[in-house]
Amino acid sequence: MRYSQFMLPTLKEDPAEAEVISHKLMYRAGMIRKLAAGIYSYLPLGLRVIQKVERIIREEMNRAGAQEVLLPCIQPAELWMETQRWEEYGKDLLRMKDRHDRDCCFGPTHEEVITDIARREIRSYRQMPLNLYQIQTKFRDEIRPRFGLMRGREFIMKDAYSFDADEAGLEKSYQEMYKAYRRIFTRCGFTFKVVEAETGLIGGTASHEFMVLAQTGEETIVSCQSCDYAANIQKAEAKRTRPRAKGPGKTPNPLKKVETPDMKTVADVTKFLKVRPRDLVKTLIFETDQGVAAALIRGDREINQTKLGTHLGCEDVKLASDDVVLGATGASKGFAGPVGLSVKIIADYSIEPMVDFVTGANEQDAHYINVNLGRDVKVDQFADLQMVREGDLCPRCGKSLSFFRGIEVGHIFKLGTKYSKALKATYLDENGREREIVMGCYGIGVGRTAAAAIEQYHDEDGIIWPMPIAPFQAIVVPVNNKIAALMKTAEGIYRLLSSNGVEVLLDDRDSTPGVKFKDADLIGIPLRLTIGEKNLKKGLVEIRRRKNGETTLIEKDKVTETVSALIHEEMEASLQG
RNA sequence: CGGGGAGUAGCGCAGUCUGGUAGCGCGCUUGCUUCGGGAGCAAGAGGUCGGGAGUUCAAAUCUCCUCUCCCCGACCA
Repeated sequence: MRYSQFMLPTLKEDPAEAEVISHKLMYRAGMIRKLAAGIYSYLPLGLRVIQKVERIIREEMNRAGAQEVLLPCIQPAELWMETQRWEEYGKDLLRMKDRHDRDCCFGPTHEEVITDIARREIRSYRQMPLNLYQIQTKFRDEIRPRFGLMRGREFIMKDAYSFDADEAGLEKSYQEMYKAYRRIFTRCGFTFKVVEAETGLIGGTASHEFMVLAQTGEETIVSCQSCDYAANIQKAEAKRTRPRAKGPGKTPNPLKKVETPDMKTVADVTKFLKVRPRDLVKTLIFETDQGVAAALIRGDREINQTKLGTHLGCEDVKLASDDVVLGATGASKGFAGPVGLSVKIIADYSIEPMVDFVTGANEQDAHYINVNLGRDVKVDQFADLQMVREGDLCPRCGKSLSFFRGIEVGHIFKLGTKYSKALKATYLDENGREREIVMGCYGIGVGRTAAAAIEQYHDEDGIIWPMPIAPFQAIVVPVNNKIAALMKTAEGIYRLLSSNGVEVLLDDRDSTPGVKFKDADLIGIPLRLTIGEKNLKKGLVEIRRRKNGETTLIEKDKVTETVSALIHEEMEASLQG
């Protein structure tokens, strides 16, 4: 490709709208342009990267035995009503009507459609395992799209769905995808972690996320320092402190109400009463789609709302408004407590061992001290509700947990029979019995993967593409277009490399070398061949590696083999992870 | 949907408080000179000041309404 004919509108300055590095650099490198909030066009350079990522995905999916399909983006409401998701999905689901006033939506994911295919086509256990995937545009009407391709409303996703006769089959398919995903992200050149995750709206029984490590990541990853436990913060557990057996020889003191004028926060109350935050039990009132509930947790800890929601089996869990708190407890926020409370009470395991603790008294400006479980408080259920903190102990091995930031580029789920049950996708087993198909689903954000690569690989001059997903492998830069010999050599090298299968860009623009160098750095081409007058007189050409700035001079007629060797080397290097 | 900020030339911004000729840098066009890290000089092109209504002799500037975008919070590739 010749630069002069390639649409590559680079920018010197960061666009005002961009906040994170990948968004800024994608814009500046002429890869994307915005049409509306969270909706982007891919310009030629951006599309090349997308296609590189897609190619790796296709190769690995095919290798794993999956077959590519392409499903419709517009889907009828009826199908979504069958799975209840027409109601459940909420506003992220972009709905519309066609000319006959029929309800439709733009697919945010394709479980319904693929399961519809499965229920029509799969009749026998002999037809499984089956894994179908597609690479397609999705639309999710996010409340707050941001960070360019990192969280768009319209985005390209690879989604795959596995169909098996039983759990054992699903386990196998899941493992196969797990391995394929590892290969995909390894081949893209990422440093990443696989973490246990929540299943969210997709539903199902187990799930893992593939996280590219980057400071700007939106996700917090909890990872054990010594074993391989890793989980999303929302899912992460810590080793539990067991309740002390039959009390530690301390007899509980009598319950007592104390005045705490205007002491609304844990900090206020504990300071006032001269106790530690961990000696207090926080009572948080939540509104859920199954009514109001109270959650108890130690004063120095935070509730993980996702865990609470999962435990309660609710889609929607939010901290109650002032009115609701007043209605449930009889006092304003800050004075809620479990003693005599009539709503459902769920307690985090952290309070199990506590004796003589402090709580709100459900009365304005008053707290109880010497509160004790059993005697004063009736807990409906104990559960793990806490947000894990850095330094907590690993639930598996008991060593310390650390935190990382990550970008979620892939997510795999064991769906089980959630969709096959709802949509009646069944088959006959070897005994002629009708059974539900066991499903898994597996997603990769393609655009986000490209963005994540930039977050992970860039410097102050621009993008540093890992070779496997670079839009071009090499760029040829003649330093001065007016010197015929330089241009001729550059042209010759360009043709030679092209005909040898190297993806090469020839910067044939009539601009100063500084401009060409800056742009080459910005768009992040791994190898730069500089054709300068002085070197050329000695029959030499300069090769510069974007990733480390290393430059070497090589004989003009050894360009092809050197470039090929370097490309090979960098491709191999990315496979090492 | 709350809370904060912004819409002025392709991009980045000033001008708005205190109404009166629409400006700067980059980019773009032409010419000459330059050419190994975003060149110099000269001459140009380019704007319904997001949109609508109002106040006024006069509105980018004041008032009201609206649209859009960005940032901070609720699980999502």
